[in-house]
Amino acid sequence: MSDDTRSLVRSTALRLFRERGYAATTMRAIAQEAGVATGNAYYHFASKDHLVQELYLDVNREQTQAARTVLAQGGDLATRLRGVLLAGVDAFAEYHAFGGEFITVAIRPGSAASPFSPESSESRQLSQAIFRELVEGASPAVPSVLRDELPELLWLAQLGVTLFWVYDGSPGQRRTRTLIEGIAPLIGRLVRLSRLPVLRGAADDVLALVRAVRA
Amino acid sequence: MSDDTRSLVRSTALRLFRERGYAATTMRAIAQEAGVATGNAYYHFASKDHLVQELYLDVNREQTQAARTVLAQGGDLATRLRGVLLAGVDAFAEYHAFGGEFITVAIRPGSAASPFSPESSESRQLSQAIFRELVEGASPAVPSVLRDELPELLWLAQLGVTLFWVYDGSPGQRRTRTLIEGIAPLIGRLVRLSRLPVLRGAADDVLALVRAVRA
DNA sequence: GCGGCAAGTTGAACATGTTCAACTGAACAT
DNA sequence: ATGTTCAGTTGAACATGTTCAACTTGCCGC
Repeated sequence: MSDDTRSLVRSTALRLFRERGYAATTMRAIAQEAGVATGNAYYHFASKDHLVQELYLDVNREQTQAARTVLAQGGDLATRLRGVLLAGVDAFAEYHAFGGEFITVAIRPGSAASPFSPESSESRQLSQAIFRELVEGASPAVPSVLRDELPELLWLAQLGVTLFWVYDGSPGQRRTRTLIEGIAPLIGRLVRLSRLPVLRGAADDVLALVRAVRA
Repeated sequence: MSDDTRSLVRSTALRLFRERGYAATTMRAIAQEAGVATGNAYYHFASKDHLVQELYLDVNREQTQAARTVLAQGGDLATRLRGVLLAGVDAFAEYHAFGGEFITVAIRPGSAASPFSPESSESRQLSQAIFRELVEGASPAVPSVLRDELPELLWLAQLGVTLFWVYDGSPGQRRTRTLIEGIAPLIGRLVRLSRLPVLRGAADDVLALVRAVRA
């Protein structure tokens, strides 16, 4: 049955990715372990990248679930941001050994696994919704001028943290965790300060820049 | 002669990269155009990545030269940063069509072409020296607390801008230029404000974080 | 049942990065 | 002259992502 084959190929690929990484998992191996012909895998998934994209989707769902738990507890912006970012690092942890391989696939513009690709739209929606919830549910409330743009900026910040994580060779990715512990309160502080007259201009500049660049 | 062969392969590869991009330039094509056997290219360059690394070195030298001209004119931090970043975008411009392919090579940890790789150390030194000069020669002078860490942060910011550039599909990469025009004065402003008591704490946090994360 | 169509499946074929055992020839020692 | 060595060079061989023409299967209309 087609659906069975598809999901069999999918789960086999994900298992092998976990066990051997990206490069060492050949399409032939995936097909063989799944008991189908090589070409059959390509009938269900347009490329190896598309299988990686499936893996991202899995990780993403895991992070989303953990993040919801964190957000349910309330808290201020910094606390919530810290929790969500740590949930992300935790969800990715088991792939860290091959993080570099996977990031290579994700970063290529036009790749199905790129966080900006149409194929990743489900992942992206899921993830951006979390950051919107993060901002909107924060107390004390985020200044209203920032409320529209901040979620997307934080989502981008997470991509940055993930990039850092890929290069983080420290045991248990301690440096990435240090980065998160530092950057979450820092962002919280800057958001709070953005109300002050001295910083009001800078904050407006940031927002204007974001809008100009997006257009 | 060995040196001749090496430089012939090198220049042939760079020309083909410019003309056809990364993926469409096969090692066989490089060897054939250079009039040598495929294996011979591998005798002189350990991998295709190493040839890309040569290309980066070229672009880097070009940017460095343009940046020196900019820096020779003095100016404040924002002006100098703007000039250096624009010089970088200009140097890379002719490769934009294939930027995504090349970034893929550069981003892979362990790749020779990664900006953090030992092989790229010459490029990196060159580039970081520019940012040091940028900061040190700025007038009004950069607050002394920041003077040590800022150059490396700006170098990283340039990597970020380059990453943005790769994804920038606007004609002439206008959006990247908009980003630079906006972010340079913004950074200048924040650096100036970092002296104020309100922001002093945040600035210290940033520096402490940078140091903690590096260790 | 039967014809036929579309979905699903197969495995060989192709292009490409990379490796490697074999060969070449120049420089040098005897 | 002859032998030796070794950097430089060769091209076939290998592994892998991807494609494709052919084959099989399940199903629908009759």
